[in-house]
Amino acid sequence: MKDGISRLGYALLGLLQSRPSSGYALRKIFSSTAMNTYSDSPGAIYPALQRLEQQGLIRGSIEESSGLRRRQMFRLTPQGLAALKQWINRPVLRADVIRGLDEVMLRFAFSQQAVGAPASVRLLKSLAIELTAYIPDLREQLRAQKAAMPTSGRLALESGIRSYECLLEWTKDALATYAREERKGVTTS
Amino acid sequence: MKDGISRLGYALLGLLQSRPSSGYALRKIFSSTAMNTYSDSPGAIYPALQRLEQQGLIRGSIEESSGLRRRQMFRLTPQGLAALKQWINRPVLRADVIRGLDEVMLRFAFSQQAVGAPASVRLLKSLAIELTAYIPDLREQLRAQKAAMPTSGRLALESGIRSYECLLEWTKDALATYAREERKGVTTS
DNA sequence: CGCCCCATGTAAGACGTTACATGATTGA
DNA sequence: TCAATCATGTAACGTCTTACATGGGGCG
Repeated sequence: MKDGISRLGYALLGLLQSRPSSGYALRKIFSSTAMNTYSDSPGAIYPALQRLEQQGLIRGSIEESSGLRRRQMFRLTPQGLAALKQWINRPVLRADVIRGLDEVMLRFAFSQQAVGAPASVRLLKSLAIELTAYIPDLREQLRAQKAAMPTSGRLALESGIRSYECLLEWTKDALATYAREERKGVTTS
Repeated sequence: MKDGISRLGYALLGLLQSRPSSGYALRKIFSSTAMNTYSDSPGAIYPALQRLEQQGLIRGSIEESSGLRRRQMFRLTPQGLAALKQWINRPVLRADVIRGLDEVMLRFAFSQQAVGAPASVRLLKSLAIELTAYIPDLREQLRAQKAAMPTSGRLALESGIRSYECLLEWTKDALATYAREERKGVTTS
């Protein structure tokens, strides 16, 4: 996107930050875990890895150890880690709430390992603020247009509002979780 | 997509089904209402309208009435309406739940006007079935991987699960709404 | 020997983003 | 008259999808 790294690219950076992996292993993550919202197709992943390597954000090295199959292990470079951190630390904007919630959740998922629990908390608070600001706007739209909408349209809008409310509840619970952990003196996981 | 109509294309078809509109009016809907998850950029909408017209799904006619500005009003053709109906009536698959929930909600939003309340109910039930089947899988993943995940990763996964649960609750409420309307003898809106 | 999984890639095509461009009309 | 809004488009670019292609290795 604006900085030349796609959502998939960031997902790969985040995964590589926890553990160096081959392209195939990354594909397996996308095809077999809850990260299946991202494509596991080779036509997406291998070009994405190539781009990241060209940008100097990851580095691949051929492993000969496990059998004779060629296999590249990728790991983050310092620049890659820096890019990941910068992405995670971006403030949450209304545009993120409207079109990029998946990406915000991805940033949060990686935040603790990459930038530490305090940054995770900042991200949650930033998200909560935007949600709190946006939900009333949607409620107002519902109120204003309710009469002119068919039942299914109204219900669909309500679904959107409720999903945002549900997410806001989650942010509060998540913040409470971090508050508990801090009281227990847990700093990293 | 598989049938040569993008999500944006279907959004346009759905909007045109309620009311013939100009490209600009459609853009305004995307920029000023809760449908702002779709792009309002001219570079997306005008080409999409051209494609739909080439496919014979909509038909544009230059209006001279309102001032002297050129302005094209688009309306659905019978084929366009048929394509819209077919799209709405597709069963909800797991793949839709994972990567295409937005699209399912869009289909639902248009369902009542395009195919009637009974089809809306079918769509809701189909969605509820897939959600009910998918949520335990996610719960199982959480249980299995919880120990190995950092707090933020675990919370992110919980967020996803909760959002699905929230949506399932909504489908139940929506079905109850339709049940109420039916008792009151309301058939269309 | 054949089949399936591991593992990596490429090519064509579709679509959206961003940015630019044009011109008419309305209102201050 | 000058800016803003109405209204429509095009062009370059990046990325994803889909489909195809290649080959090693394990297993029955």
